[in-house]
Amino acid sequence: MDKPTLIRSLLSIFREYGYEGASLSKISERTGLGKASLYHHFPNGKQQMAQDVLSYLEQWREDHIFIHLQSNVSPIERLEALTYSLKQVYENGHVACILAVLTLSEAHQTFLPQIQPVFTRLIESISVVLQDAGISEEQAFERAQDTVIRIQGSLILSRALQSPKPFLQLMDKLPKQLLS
Amino acid sequence: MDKPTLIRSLLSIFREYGYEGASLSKISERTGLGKASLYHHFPNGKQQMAQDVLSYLEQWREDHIFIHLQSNVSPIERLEALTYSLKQVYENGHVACILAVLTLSEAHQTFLPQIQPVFTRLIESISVVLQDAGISEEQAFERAQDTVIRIQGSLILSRALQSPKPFLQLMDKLPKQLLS
DNA sequence: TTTAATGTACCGAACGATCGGTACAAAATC
DNA sequence: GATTTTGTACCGATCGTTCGGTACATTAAA
Repeated sequence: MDKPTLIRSLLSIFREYGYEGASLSKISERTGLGKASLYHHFPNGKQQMAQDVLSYLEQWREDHIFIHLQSNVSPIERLEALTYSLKQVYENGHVACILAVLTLSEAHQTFLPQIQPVFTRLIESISVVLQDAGISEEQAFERAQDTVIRIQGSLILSRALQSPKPFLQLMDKLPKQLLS
Repeated sequence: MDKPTLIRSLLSIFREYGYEGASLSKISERTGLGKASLYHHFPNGKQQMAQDVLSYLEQWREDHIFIHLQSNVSPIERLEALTYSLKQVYENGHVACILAVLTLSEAHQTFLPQIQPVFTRLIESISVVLQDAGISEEQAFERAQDTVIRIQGSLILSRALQSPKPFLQLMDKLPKQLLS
């Protein structure tokens, strides 16, 4: 199994079971790799698995989110590209966000240095799009932060209600609502 | 130690470490009770501890949230009572929500029957307040759901940024914003 | 061209530590 | 004296981790 596929498996496992809930036995079973093999790919163990997943997603966001948010097309198109990519990564609201999962885990302090910049950068980047649409800097930041908040919250609610509707409804109305 | 105090301790522990992360040793240490004592109070072990915490919070919401949401005062006053109580439970944004924690845990299926109604009832209850303020049923439901989403999301973001600001800012603007 | 050396990917078995949970007698409370 | 609560000691299972070693393809030396 090649590294990206392996890491996507780990992402899926951590999202489903949480960090502490994803035992090495379960990871071994689900990836098809023996525990010892896992330690070949991730010498620092479980912690590195999560960190490498975060690094992988960092690149993914660069290629699928920020590249569109910072493009030259109209603000509404940039925001629609955002919701399109979010629907993709969160599998239409059927899976949890790994950032939330790790943030609420016992070891969250370990991952905060990698997680914190994700949120601040995303807020900043959305804020720029809104300012390009003529919204004041203050208003833009507030709406951008509110957007990140609602993405996270809708994923929690979708998970709790066992229905992707809250997330999907949010994705539908977000772009227009943000520019109104 | 009396039961309510004990359960509030458990609540605090689960919120800090997550469900799987809250080991019995840690619980024993933090509560000052030996394992035998814990199993005297909670014969079904850790799972019952979490479930009893949820039951305790059910009563708490009845006494501190729904009683105000369903009172006779004006809608704005009811919503301000809501944010006041939310700031109380979530300690001004410094702690996670146990519902989110359990929802993202490995054992979330176990707790969904207790968690799901919490969200639906809260959404319904807020929706009624908004309808009392003259907002259409459809609009009211959407805003109520959005409110629950934003509460959850702001707690995640506050935790991730290690700052209660996102939560506190939301609590400040929520009542007026909901009625506008 | 053959042979030896190296690197990569993987695995079964086992490590010490900790997990959630239990048995039971002592102690505290009523 | 009866009941509730607790401390001590312990259980089997599982935790994350590490060990010793195999298979195989690539590279270097003979």
